[in-house]
Amino acid sequence: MTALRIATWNINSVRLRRPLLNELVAALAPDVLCLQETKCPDELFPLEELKAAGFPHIAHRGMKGYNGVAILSRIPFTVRAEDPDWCGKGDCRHLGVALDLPGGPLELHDFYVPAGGDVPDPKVNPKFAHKLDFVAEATAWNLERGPARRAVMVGDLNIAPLEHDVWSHKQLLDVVSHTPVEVAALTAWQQAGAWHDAVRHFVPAEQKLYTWWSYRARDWEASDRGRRLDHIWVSQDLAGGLRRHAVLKPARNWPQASDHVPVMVELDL
DNA sequence: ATGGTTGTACGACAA
Repeated sequence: MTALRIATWNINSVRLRRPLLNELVAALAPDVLCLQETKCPDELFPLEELKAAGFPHIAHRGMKGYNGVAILSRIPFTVRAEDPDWCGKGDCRHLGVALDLPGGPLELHDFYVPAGGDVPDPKVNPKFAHKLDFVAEATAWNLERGPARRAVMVGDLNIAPLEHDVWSHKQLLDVVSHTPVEVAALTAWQQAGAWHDAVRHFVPAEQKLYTWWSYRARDWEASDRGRRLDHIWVSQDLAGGLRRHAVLKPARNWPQASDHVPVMVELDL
């Protein structure tokens, strides 16, 4: 039996917040850490520094200024070259790998879904159209591949699907990230791959749970107007191995914090 | 409150 800890974090600049990774490792001790919004071109990625932080195996896919994903791992892996270039944009929003584990390869996907802009109408807002197209493509991809097996997918999906994934369901129905069309799209994606929500596995749907708090609040903790945008899904065959989870809320108070906090699950394989 | 804050890269744009 192998215990595997997988964490995901929208780091919002890997170069600015690299020192905070030591705090994350101390708190969660992940075997694999998936990052989003690295905001770092590949040639400037701090590869050696992150290896020294305890992750000898690293893949990164970045660009100047925006987006960017990376997978940091204590376990060897191979990058999946066969995965799609979503919406044909080459915009560094996904990295898929096969982890080299004793029981056979485990497929792991790290996603950064488009935020979608401010106006929740695809006819007038191209960013929102891109978001819906991206999720639809991923859904079709999962459908054609059939139910996921021995697989995990994580990331900043930029959608809070459940009523208690946001601070006010009613007030956010028209706000990008919680609109009915986005929730339907994300639910269809989850069903297309027969994915199991590994965090709601531990936290009842009636309980508020957030992973992101806006920078724009005067006091994020007092107002507590959060959303659960960061997710970990596992294939059904792995769901029985879920042992624990963490949403590292204290990370929102770290010096120069990201607006997202790390999320982790531990699996027995 | 049609505001507010942050990061990239040095002004506008994305979130």
